[in-house]
Amino acid sequence: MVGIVDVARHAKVSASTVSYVLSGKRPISPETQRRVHASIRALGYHPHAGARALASKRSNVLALVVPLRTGVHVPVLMQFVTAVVTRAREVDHDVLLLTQDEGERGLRRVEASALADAIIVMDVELDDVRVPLVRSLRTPCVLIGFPADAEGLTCVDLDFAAAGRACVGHLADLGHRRMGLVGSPPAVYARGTGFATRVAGGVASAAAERGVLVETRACEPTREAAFAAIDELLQTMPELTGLVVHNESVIESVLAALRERDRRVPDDISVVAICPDELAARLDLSCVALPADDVGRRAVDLAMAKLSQGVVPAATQLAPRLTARATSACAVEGRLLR
Amino acid sequence: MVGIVDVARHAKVSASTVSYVLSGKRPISPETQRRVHASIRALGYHPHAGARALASKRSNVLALVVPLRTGVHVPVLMQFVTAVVTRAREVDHDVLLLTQDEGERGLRRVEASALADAIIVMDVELDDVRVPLVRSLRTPCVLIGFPADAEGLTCVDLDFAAAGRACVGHLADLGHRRMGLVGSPPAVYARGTGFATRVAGGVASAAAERGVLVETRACEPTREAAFAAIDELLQTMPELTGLVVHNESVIESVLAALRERDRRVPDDISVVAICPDELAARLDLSCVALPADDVGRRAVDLAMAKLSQGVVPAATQLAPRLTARATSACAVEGRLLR
DNA sequence: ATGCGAGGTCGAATCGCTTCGACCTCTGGT
DNA sequence: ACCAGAGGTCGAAGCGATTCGACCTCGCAT
Repeated sequence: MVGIVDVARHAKVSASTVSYVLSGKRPISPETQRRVHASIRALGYHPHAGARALASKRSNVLALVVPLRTGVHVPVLMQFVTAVVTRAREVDHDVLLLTQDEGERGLRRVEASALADAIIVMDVELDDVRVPLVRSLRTPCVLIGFPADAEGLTCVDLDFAAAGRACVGHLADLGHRRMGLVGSPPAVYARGTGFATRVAGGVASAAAERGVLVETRACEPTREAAFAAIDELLQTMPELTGLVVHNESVIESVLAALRERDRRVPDDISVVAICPDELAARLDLSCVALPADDVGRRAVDLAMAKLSQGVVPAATQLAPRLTARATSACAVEGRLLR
Repeated sequence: MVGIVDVARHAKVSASTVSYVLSGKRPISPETQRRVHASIRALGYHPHAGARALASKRSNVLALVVPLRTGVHVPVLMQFVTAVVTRAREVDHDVLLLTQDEGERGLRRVEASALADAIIVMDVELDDVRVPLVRSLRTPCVLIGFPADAEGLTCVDLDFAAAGRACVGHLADLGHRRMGLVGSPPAVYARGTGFATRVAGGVASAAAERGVLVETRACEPTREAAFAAIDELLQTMPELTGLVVHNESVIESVLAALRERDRRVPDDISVVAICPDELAARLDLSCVALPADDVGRRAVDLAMAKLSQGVVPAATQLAPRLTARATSACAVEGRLLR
């Protein structure tokens, strides 16, 4: 194993000088820096993670708590994870994976063992049991998602209420007056997951403001459920011309259902989704993008900021960006009445 | 921070005794053990990960290299990850996430910095660039998947060739003589991913043995591609009565396509898939299960074994288990000719 | 010429744990 | 009665980095 003293010897300096070159915490002459870096490369030196953690009280590791339960759309989840890992590496940190089911014990363990410098918790629920614990930890935490009471916490997420409002606003601007919302699986609402209820709330408030009617249907992530939801919506609201879909898994099924029920998109019915932009782009779908990359990266940056400066903005709500594509168009009177 | 000396003081023993209680590397009287454990619980002690790693040369961390590229079915991937994390925790280890794109540098870094005790590499390709590097590492590695030359490596995976054979065998046993294979996306074959080509190989060899004809179609993970593949198969082989599907993403589309083309399952065409069992069970589909849980757990166990004993079986090929469900049935002459 | 501060480097202490060797106390065999 | 060895515990020496204080050398202001 090649250690810092080997590098020091090779570069003809002391070990502490090598350390200072690496950390930049004291001025070192350019010439010395050059030699040290050359030796580091020559020997392929990497500091021993444990030793470094012990001496510096920093592990350069971020813990990421990922949810592994029903109703979370796995590809989206993976996008978050990827974004976090990628960004973490950019700032010289590694990512430790914790699963939900280790729950509070996991958080305690990470804190007590100094395994990680900071913790990122994904998929926070409105009334999350971990929130009190998170508040009490000395380890900096960042939550992806907003609990009901975010007091004293650092949270980041898409502004889902605004996203819901944006969808309704977009459709209303196009002249639509009767809309449907195909939402998340019932289990997700039941669990009190913030983003689902917030979208519904945003949709409802925008609907009230704009004087449009919206019918909502929760929807399991299956083709059958999507068809059923569409059929119900068309039945209870025959004059429906706008559709908001907030459920990644069933978007294609929804479009298929409309096709099979002889509703052309966007001629008869306009569709706007809240989903990852890649998915929407592939289907040429109007959407509010779910900026997983952005959120993940922000979460890491917030964590790093908490580590260095201590205080950071408590709430980061990313403004929704609506991209109009081929699935939304003006409501036309003749069609409304057909 | 509560350290080992605090526990020692509290339990009225020396620090080394506490350490030995925890590691079990020396006999300690039951009474002392009891007191020490009581103190540990009372103080909420967890050993400092860095200090432990430094002193013991074991970080109790497993590095997991996950692929993040096109064509990997994300839910399946997540199953592996979950299985690995779960099992790792059971044996008192944590999991560090490395992404593919850090590539060889990531592996080198982990080795040099002693971040992890062992490395698990997922989604190994037939001609994987990382294989030579893996061979040269002193850190124990376990590969999920088999490269073309597995000499000197520890690999674990489903026996995909046998899985392919099992599918064909099952259909042949039922009297089918003309079959189609709906395979992975072309990119996956092009990349030389082992499991895809091995299934194809297994299918081909079994077909030869059993004297049946098989047509193969690669298939992108979209509904359209699935429909196209089915149409092509039905066209080039009109008397086709059996179908093997090795592509999680399009299974439902394949079934939908058969339905739309007026082929009843299993009356007209029998379908067997290679996919996670939960998916198959939901669709009441005959399948060879993709035992992600089992593979992940084995990978961890192999890694641990390499850490303690040093030598372990090089190749672990899990025998395929075929579960017959509602989608496969006897070929009936009348139907063959209809 | 002198003193002082900034820049640059080094040595030694320290972080919290594991582990090695030593020591003490029994117990059982001779 | 004595010794060997097993069982049980302790003290001290690392593990490989970081960091603090000290020291030396300049150049510059006085």
